[in-house]
Amino acid sequence: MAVQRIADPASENSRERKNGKRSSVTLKDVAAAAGTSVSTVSLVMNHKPGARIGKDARARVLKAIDELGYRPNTLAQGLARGRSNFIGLVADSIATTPFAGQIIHGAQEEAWKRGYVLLIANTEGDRDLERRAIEEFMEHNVSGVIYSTWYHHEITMPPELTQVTTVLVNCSDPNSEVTAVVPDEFRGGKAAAQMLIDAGHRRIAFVNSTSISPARTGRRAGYLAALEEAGIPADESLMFDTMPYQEGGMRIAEQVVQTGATGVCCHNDRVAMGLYDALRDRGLRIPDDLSVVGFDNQEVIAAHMSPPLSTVQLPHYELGVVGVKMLLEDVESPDRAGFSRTIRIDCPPVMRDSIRRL
Amino acid sequence: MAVQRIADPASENSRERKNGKRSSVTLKDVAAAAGTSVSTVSLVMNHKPGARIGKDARARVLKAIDELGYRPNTLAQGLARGRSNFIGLVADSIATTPFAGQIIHGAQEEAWKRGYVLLIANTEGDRDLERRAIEEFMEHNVSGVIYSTWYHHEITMPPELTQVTTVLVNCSDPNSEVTAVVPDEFRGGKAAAQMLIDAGHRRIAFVNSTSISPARTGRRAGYLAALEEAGIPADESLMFDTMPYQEGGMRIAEQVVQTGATGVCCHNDRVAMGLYDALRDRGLRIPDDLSVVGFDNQEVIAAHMSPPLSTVQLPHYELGVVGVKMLLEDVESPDRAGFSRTIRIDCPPVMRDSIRRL
DNA sequence: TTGAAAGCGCTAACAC
DNA sequence: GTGTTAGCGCTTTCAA
Repeated sequence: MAVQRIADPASENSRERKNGKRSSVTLKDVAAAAGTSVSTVSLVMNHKPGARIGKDARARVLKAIDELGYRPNTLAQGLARGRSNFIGLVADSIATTPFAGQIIHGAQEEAWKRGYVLLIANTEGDRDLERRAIEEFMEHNVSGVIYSTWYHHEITMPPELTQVTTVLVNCSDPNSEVTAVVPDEFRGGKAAAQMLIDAGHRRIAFVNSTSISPARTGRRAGYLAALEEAGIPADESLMFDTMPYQEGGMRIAEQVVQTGATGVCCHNDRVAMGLYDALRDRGLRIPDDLSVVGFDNQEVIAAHMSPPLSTVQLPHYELGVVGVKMLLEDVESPDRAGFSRTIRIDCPPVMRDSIRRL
Repeated sequence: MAVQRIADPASENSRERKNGKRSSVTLKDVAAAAGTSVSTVSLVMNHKPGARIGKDARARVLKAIDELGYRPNTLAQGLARGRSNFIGLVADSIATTPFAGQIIHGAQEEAWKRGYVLLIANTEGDRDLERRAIEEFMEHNVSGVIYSTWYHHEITMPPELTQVTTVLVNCSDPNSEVTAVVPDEFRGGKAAAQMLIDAGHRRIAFVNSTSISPARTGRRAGYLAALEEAGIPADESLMFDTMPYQEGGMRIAEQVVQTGATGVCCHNDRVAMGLYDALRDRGLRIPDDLSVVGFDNQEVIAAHMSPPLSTVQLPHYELGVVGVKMLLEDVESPDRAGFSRTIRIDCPPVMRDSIRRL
């Protein structure tokens, strides 16, 4: 009889709809099934430390949760608790370089580990998009936001960020008090030169970038410091500037060779690549004729050059990790708020085969 | 007098606390300020089509919203509406390659454009992490999830995904009915060979990968198809397999040269890089002695090789865009649900200087 | 055209 | 120990 198709509304689980997926079981359902109140269920769900729950009640609740396949609704939790477990990450470029990906990766893992989830926004540096992203984040009640850039430089923070706990990653704002996490360019530059010095080199060229940046200044200072510590006098004629790409490396090669240097530190791996090519074209061998050190440890490239390139690693992953660590520190202990600081993350040397022992 | 410090609780905006940030203005506040009810405010906020609001009331509301700097609380909206504007993206590797970043980028932009925000999770292929990520997503009431891999291959979908609308990106599951978005390897391979053919080459080698994958099979088939269309007989002696890295390219170089081919299609840009190096070492010139075509259009590399490499682009960005497009299509028109399909995204050729016109 | 009120699923007093 | 209940901020009937 057709009438049978008219199901009893009470017996039909009214939650089974919603896009045909995700039939949501609620706290109330669990409570009913376990024969307890919702608060009891809530209590056992949240492992409240002080909360004493009867061994028996807890067991029933757990059983019900399991049987019903209950999953808490974080939106409701957030609403009730007045806070969410979101962290927003705005990146100025997640695709044009492999770097940003590492930052995101690190941030995501650390956030996850701490029970937070990462919301991401890509702005391509567009100020307006940035503003909208931040607003969107705030609408989502993020606990804080990470503002990151793909290359280390100074920025001026979007004004919207003052309304929310923020940490800067791979950039810093000289006019602001936020905490920033950046690579330690100085120690990185020093490590680069040190690899060559340790291998016995004394005449070490330095091919820097033409564009002004903390990387340019910091690495150069590090290089000079390493020389000084080794008692090697600095020699301006060994220091060059070039475009920080393969082309730059190719163009500067001749001059570097002319100096008679036995080793060279490059501003980055790409410059080193250009140098490799130029040297090859001249029939020169690496590391026999010239030892080369890069910077960045750019994945996919450095390890697979011929010979594999010794370089210094830019700690993007770490940057992301430490970024959320600092952020959560600020978020979870509000007393720290406003306490500014700049964290410098070490850039470890990566020894491969482009350095010849003298 | 000290007593003055005891502020009148009523006059002190009780929302000003919350971590010292983000003083949230609520709908109710706006309603009060505008002298209307919350429902009226809600109505104007949502530009409800049918809802007729007095010109006057609307103006007052808008004014209040503006003055108070009101922003809706999406958690509350989500709760009330029974759905969120989240899309979850699980990636098996966001950092180890530049590729995943592009997918995320595309997905993020498209999601954003449609009013959704992207939640991301990185799993490094760990099945357990994957499960937890998906559960976390579901707890956050995501509207759907994108499951993506960094290289195109066949997978078996995590079972948890059956509970939520899903689309696969850069992978496909032969045993499942979900919609998948993948690169069109066949047309890509064809485009690669076509570049050489168009430049007048007839003896074209093909250096494929040793590892089985849709890329390997598809590109080869495309290469053969292009030859056939051009009336060039396939020649097994021109086809090689090698490791899909720089090393592979270096090792195979000699054999390729021996064939007397005037052009060669490489499985990917990295193989092409290896070939470049090996050729340089032999004193051979590209493209004069050999024309080379890569695959992937790997950023940072291809355009800056010397000479810049002609290649075929892997459409990761597009993959991400189309992925969320398809997802939202499924989500927003539930009638489509269960309708399986595989979308192949074109891989456009990118002409640069590694091909010599004959 | 507008307002009142009943939830959405959960948390956190507070009472028993 | 466990249950009751009042919200969290918003949407959405349903009346007025």
